[in-house]
Amino acid sequence: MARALRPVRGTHDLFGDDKRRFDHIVVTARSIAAAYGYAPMATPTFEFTEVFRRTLGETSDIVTKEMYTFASGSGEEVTLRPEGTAPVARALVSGGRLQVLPARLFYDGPMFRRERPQKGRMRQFHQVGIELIGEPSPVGDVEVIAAGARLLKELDLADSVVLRLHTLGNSASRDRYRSALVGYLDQRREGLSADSRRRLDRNPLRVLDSKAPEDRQVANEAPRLLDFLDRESADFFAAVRHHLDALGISYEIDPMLVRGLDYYMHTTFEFVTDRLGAQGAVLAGGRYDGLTERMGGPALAGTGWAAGIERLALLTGDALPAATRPVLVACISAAATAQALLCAETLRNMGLATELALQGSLKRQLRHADRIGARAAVLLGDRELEAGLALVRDLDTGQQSEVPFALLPNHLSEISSNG
RNA sequence: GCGAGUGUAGCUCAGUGGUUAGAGCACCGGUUUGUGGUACCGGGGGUCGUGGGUUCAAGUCCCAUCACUCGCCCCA
Repeated sequence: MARALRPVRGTHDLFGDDKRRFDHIVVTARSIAAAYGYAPMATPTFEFTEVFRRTLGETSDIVTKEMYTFASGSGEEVTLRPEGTAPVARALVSGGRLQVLPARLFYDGPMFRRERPQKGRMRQFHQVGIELIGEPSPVGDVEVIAAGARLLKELDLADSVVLRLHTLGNSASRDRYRSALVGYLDQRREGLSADSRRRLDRNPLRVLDSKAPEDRQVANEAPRLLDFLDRESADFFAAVRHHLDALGISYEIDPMLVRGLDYYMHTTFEFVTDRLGAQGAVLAGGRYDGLTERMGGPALAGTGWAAGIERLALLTGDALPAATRPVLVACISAAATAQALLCAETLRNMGLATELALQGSLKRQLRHADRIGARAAVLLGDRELEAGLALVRDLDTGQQSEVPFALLPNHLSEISSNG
């Protein structure tokens, strides 16, 4: 036997309940998105590298070290998407779908970042997300936050997360704050961690959410972004809070909450948990006005979020909707094969999930029925063929009855309907 | 990219430098030649991650390497 191959680092396979839990999250998210008028859409799994380089920020870690980038073969450089928002903006622009605004869109699918894997962090991970494009009102931010809160509630995670809210203000406010912060931090450079000294030069706002103990005090006493908001930015933030309050959505203002990606402005938020080790954020987003312009289209407002499916799955634990219980058609003799196949198709026509067992002893086939969680088994052998009927075994009660072929669908529907 | 921990059966794990490496679960068979799930009986399954070293003797100690896990960085 050849050496067993293994999955690529940071990827993994999903079977059984794990896969059902995953799908349940996607289905739930899609249905909640639909309730808010967000239409499903999909973008390619890879894009020209330019799409991400232009929008995430040249200095972001995603762009500098985490992208899976390769040559497309025709001289173009392409990248497996590390996140979903930039591709959505690109798709609206390149598809010319800017006639009907605002656009409300839902997506789900794999994302790729070349990071060291750890709990809740994979190299191929999966997100669901919504984007509201072309809506400049702070009510739009509240709408997407409400949809996110509803998703978490629907997944029974309302008590596991808290909503952290902050604002980066408009670009003028943000620039003024940035210079004030750099001035403050620069005087305390010696006291900062090595990581934060690097952040100071590249992305100073990130010093604020550093975990290093030596940085904490410096960050806590730093000038507050909220004090640097101009009138427009302050009003915007006040409106977001006002409408969240009106909806009864509770939140904490987190002055240390900043975003890693350059395109965010005004509202930023994260639903965080303390149950996933180092990875607290399960659903996060914010406002990104102007992203479509960077994609070569008109300047449009935008706001939205993405949620990590693996992280949500870790939190939802064992909670799962009941699996469909199939009927097993057991073919006991070779002569009964055609009848068994026909019988299985007939049951499927009735909408009953049906699996056909073709090999092994009856004992083996019934054991298989038990393992796949079958509700009932239809037994077909020489005796049944001759008599023109089938044995139907209720696998929960063990009761067995003889049923003419024509009555099988009704009989099995009956059994399946109670459990 | 950096740090720590862990690698023994399909899975979860015992195994004090000393006989032929074990358990539970899972799997296969039998009790039942056409009857699952429970019970009882039996069986198969191991490059002890890999390579080197120390030793009379290594799953056990040392070194290297690979993988996984967790953390840093960053982020969903």
